[in-house]
Amino acid sequence: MCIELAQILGSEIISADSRQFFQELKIGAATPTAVQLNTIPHHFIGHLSVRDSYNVCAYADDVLNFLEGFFPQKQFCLMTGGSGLYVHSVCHGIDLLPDPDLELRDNLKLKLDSEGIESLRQELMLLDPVFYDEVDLHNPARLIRAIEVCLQSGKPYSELRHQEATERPFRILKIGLKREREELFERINQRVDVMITNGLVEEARGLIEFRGQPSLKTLGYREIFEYLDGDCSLDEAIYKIKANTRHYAKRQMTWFRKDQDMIWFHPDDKQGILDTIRAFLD
RNA sequence: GGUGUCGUAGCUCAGCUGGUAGAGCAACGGACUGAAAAUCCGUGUGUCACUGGUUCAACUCCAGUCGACACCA
Repeated sequence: MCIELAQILGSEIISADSRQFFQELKIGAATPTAVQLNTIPHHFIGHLSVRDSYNVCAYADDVLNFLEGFFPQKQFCLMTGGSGLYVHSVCHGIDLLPDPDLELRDNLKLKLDSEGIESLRQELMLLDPVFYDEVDLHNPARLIRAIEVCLQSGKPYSELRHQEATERPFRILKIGLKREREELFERINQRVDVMITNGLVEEARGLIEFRGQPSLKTLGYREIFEYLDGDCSLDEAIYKIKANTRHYAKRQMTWFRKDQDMIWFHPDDKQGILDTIRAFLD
């Protein structure tokens, strides 16, 4: 779909898919095929290994650097993607915060496991009472990240977090794709079945040693790891991948739906999308 | 044909001795600033198979009907 548009418009493609970055994740991340990748120049696909640690901020920097060299030559570029926060970081920026310290993060996780979430809440309340009042106190990931930033920077997280949109030296057109639920679910089921046929189980088996990496805390691989551990049958794993993919698709919709700039189309409405892009470029 | 068990939410099932139902999963809605395909929050959506009966009151007790399963012929 996107490749077809890129062909018609003579564009290149930037991926904002936080899993297609990793070269080892092919089947499970539904990475475009070699043929597709050769048809149109793609960027930020397979540029990392699952051993690498990467994050939104690094991604935003990389994309902006790339675009700095790209835009003098070309008029525009398509960006596609799944990961709302990653799209946001490129379009509107992301605050300058210390990079995660993985050792510190592990320690905080240990604290969570041994002393419970209340201990994280108490710690955050002392470090940053302002953020404590805003944060989702049930969400360990949020608590841990905030504590990390406080400890690493010596300042309250809330002081470093401005969440203001940054002006970009380029114009942005946002196009959202939306299908009827029933149709979407049908396609999800097919997609998962195809992954299995294409060898997802073998791909996952080959990556099981990296299962602790953030890059493999990924839909599709986790469920297959469970199967390989003998904790469920293959059918159960497939069922879970389908269910979790539905949940993920729903979360994407929730994220993008609240974006006022988004213009929505049915994916089959190629003409409508093309017209909108051309009008934007004129 | 006979006997027995069962029929409750989309699915799997709870529901004690009668007071018009509740869990898990699914579904639906939401949050989200370096884990984001991650992490977390909220919502029960129901002719309790059907028809009668007993009762102030039936998912619950009784009878019949239909359906599923098991065993016996």
